Amino acid sequence: MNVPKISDSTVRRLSLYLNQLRALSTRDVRLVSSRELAEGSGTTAAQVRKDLSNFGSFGKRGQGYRVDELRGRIEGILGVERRWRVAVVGAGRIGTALLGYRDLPARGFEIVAAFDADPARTGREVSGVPVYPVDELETRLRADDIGIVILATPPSVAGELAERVAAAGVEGILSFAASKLETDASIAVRWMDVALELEGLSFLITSGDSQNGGTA
Amino acid sequence: MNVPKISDSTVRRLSLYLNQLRALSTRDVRLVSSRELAEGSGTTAAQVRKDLSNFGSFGKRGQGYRVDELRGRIEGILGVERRWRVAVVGAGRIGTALLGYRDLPARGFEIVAAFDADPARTGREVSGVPVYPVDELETRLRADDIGIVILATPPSVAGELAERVAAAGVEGILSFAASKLETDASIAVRWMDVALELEGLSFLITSGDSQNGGTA
DNA sequence: ATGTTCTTGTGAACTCTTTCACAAGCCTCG
DNA sequence: CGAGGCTTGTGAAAGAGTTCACAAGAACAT
Repeated sequence: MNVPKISDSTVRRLSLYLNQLRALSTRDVRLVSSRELAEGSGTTAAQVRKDLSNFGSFGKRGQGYRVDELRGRIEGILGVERRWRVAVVGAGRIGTALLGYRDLPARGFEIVAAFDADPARTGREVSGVPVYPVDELETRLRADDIGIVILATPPSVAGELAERVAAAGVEGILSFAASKLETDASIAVRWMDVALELEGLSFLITSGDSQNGGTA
Repeated sequence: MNVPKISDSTVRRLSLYLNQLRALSTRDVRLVSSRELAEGSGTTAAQVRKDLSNFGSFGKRGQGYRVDELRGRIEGILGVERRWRVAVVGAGRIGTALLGYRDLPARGFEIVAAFDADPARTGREVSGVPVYPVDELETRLRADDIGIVILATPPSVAGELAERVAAAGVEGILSFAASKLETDASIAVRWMDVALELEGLSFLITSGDSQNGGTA
């Protein structure tokens, strides 16, 4: 990689730009300016240009960016020009909710397998996705060539499963368990935690709204 | 507010500290050092102390922090010493998954109502939470004294509902719709987007892992 | 051709966040 | 009581991220 070193915030904004570019694309819009992208993502035009300039010069001065080209570039940067094969570990409420989540395939993530420890839940399909017993975790992850795992298990078992998943050659984990995972540094990990976000809202509200109106 | 101006990252870390303090509390641990809190949250001891110093001096030199006291202080800072009354708008897969999510009441957020536009889903209880028709949104939000709404609807209707919710006097929105919401500046808003997090993972993986191992 | 208008790409300035490093304070033990 | 071992709280330094401001191009009209 010869790119400078990209911050998390930049990556998040790239996702937002990509969303907009896809929407513009279906509306057959050809060109878009940094200012327009900025308005749709809650940031500034300068920020958009700075973000993109980390990876090259994709625009035309005086014109803006060609929607289809920029979409392709950002897809390449984010690594979503390929389709990712994803598995969900834990077929409880959150797990099964994800299995039917339309947005994921539309954005390049195909859920192809689910796992659960409870025999009552395994051996059938949910939203067209087979649910396997967790004993088969390693074999199926490899057989199905899973790149990313979404962990939606109780916190108590999340740690152990994360290790097994990492050892099975999976490249990334998205965890819904608030608990810290002790994983190999070789695997990328991110967290999503509803309660943590609610606490953040609670803080904003409680600290008198003088703090600021929200998150971009 | 006489506090300096608190960054989003600080607030997120406070939530992580709070989680640990609660765990320590149930294990009857009395004292904890900034170093221990840091290890459990993937940050540094200096960062923990800096975060806390925004709000006062809660520790004892040479000893560390009294677990119960610090827990109370952070609960106060985040505004979760009170219990929040929360409603879920959209009783689809994600919405109903949240209704049964044990972690929320345990962390101070009580889901007391849900809404849906589909009559097939309304008029019954899911996980003990009544599901109302969306026509009753404003009346019930006020009657039930809802402070925070979780939006779990299709993106197409999220914007309109956000406005209605804001107009009904709700103080915060947590949105699962990726689309930008045009709301009154008076209401606090945060987003959660699974696909966006997956794109972030995809970027980390694709950019050769040289980028960094994950997110703290 | 030349002028006008528009928008990008980018160094430089600025602001925000994190890390460093150490004095001040607390507790224990001899 | 004084020394020694720890840990906090915090200015100052370093490091990141964002905003500013403007030269360099591109298209188009005259």
